[in-house]
Amino acid sequence: MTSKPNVRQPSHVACRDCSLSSLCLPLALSLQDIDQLDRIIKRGRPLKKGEHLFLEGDSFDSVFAVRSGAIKTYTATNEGEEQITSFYLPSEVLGLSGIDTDVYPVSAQAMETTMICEIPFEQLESLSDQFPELRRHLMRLMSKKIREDQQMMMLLSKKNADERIATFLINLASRFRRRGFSSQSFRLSMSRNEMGNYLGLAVETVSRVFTRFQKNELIYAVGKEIEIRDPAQLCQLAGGKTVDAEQVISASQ
Amino acid sequence: MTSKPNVRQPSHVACRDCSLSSLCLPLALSLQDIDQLDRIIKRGRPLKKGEHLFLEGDSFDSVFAVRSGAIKTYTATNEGEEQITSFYLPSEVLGLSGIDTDVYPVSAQAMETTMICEIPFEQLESLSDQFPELRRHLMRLMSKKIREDQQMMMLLSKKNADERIATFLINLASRFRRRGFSSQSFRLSMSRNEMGNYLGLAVETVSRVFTRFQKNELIYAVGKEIEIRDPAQLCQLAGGKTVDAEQVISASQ
DNA sequence: TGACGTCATTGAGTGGCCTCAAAGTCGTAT
DNA sequence: ATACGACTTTGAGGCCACTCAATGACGTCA
Repeated sequence: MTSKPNVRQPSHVACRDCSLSSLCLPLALSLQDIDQLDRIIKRGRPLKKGEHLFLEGDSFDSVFAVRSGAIKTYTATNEGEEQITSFYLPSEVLGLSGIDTDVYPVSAQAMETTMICEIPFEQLESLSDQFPELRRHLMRLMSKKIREDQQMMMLLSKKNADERIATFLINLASRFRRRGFSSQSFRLSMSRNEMGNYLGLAVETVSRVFTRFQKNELIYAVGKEIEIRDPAQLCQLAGGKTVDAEQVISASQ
Repeated sequence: MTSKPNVRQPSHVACRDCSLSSLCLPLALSLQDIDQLDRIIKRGRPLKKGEHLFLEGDSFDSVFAVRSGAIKTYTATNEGEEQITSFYLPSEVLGLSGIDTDVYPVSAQAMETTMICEIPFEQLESLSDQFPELRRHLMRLMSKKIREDQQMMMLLSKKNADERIATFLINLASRFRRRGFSSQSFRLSMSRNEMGNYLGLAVETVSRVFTRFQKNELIYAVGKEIEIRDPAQLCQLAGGKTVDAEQVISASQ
């Protein structure tokens, strides 16, 4: 229960020195080309919890990579409540859904102290004129996002509360693991409320499922600290089919 | 009730002569450049109802544009039932979500007799090396798909049965309208079952909502023929915020 | 250290949608 | 025309997750 995925990092780290470069945009570039990407990246001061990176309707200028911390994106429902559409962890890229409308279709807010690399889109486009591999990578990123959203649609239309939460936890575990952190125990950066909002469940339901999972020794949870006790069964609940599952199970053996 | 959006068309029409070119991929190209796109497009025989364009897991080679008819994409749930992920109408492009895995993540099946333009992706990529505008258009297409999927997630996690169906009908109406057909009355290419599957509802619920809508004179429905009687109220039910709504309302005045 | 606000948990009761079942309608092929 | 299967509609009953309400735990700041 002591993993600290979100340790502070020095405020300005060049891509070539960034521990996330193999997961982030630079992975599409050779070592010498990375510096060109590096030159267009803006690295601002850290965002405090609750601060916005951009608001729904802001003009689309940049895409962003999370360096540390966590970001949620959300949009307003018709009744004015927020509907969370995604969570972004370090190395993950957000903002690409604004490309075709010239405004961001969602708001992006820091869930904890968060460091961000901003990549002005116009310059990113020029750069991808030079580097076909970068442009392919961008397309792959978007394609991946589409697949993930469709998995989410499946979750929302077919899975019950237990399955939703299991799927969510396995997915998080897999993403932590990919970045070299423990997939067994980690810290949730979102509240139960945010989790429920994202998963289409009431807070109370999330809480009840957590309690039940704990009773059945699937997980051990204290506040936002989570330990996955029985990854295999959790994966089975989640629906097995997801790629995440195998990785998380195999990591536990 | 006599609109026929899906009239037969001659089997081989060049992009420059295709009535859909202003909505489809060619919109990104100048008149003289269209022919280059045209040259790489494969136009096969029409697909009969039920025939597959590709299967989940098939190697990703091409993207496809619907010329007439309608396609659904679906994936298998863990229990082996089908989960429909999208419907595609003429001029709409499918297959782009396969880019980053090299296999299609869903199956694509004709819901009625359907004509398709196949665009081999490798050649499309070379072409987009030449034409930045084409490549931007592809990115915009994917970006749009992401936004649409997120609207769908919102529908699935926040809307009740009435709102889901209203949203669905308004969205269809808007898509028909965009292609120059009536947004007031059209023919559904999917069954109640498929609609329910897509919207996360049981068939019986879909049927009951249709009956209720008809009783309240929001729509008039006989089998798959739909007439929208009260677009304004339907839009309000759908949630107003969607861009579709305004267009459909204004079309009715 | 205490008080406050926020977040999480637990319980009771309700309702919307699902499931199961049966009858009705449509389309198609013989 | 008739018969068959597939699709749609309608009804009855049940369950899962929601809402409402209250208590409990946590973290933060004076």
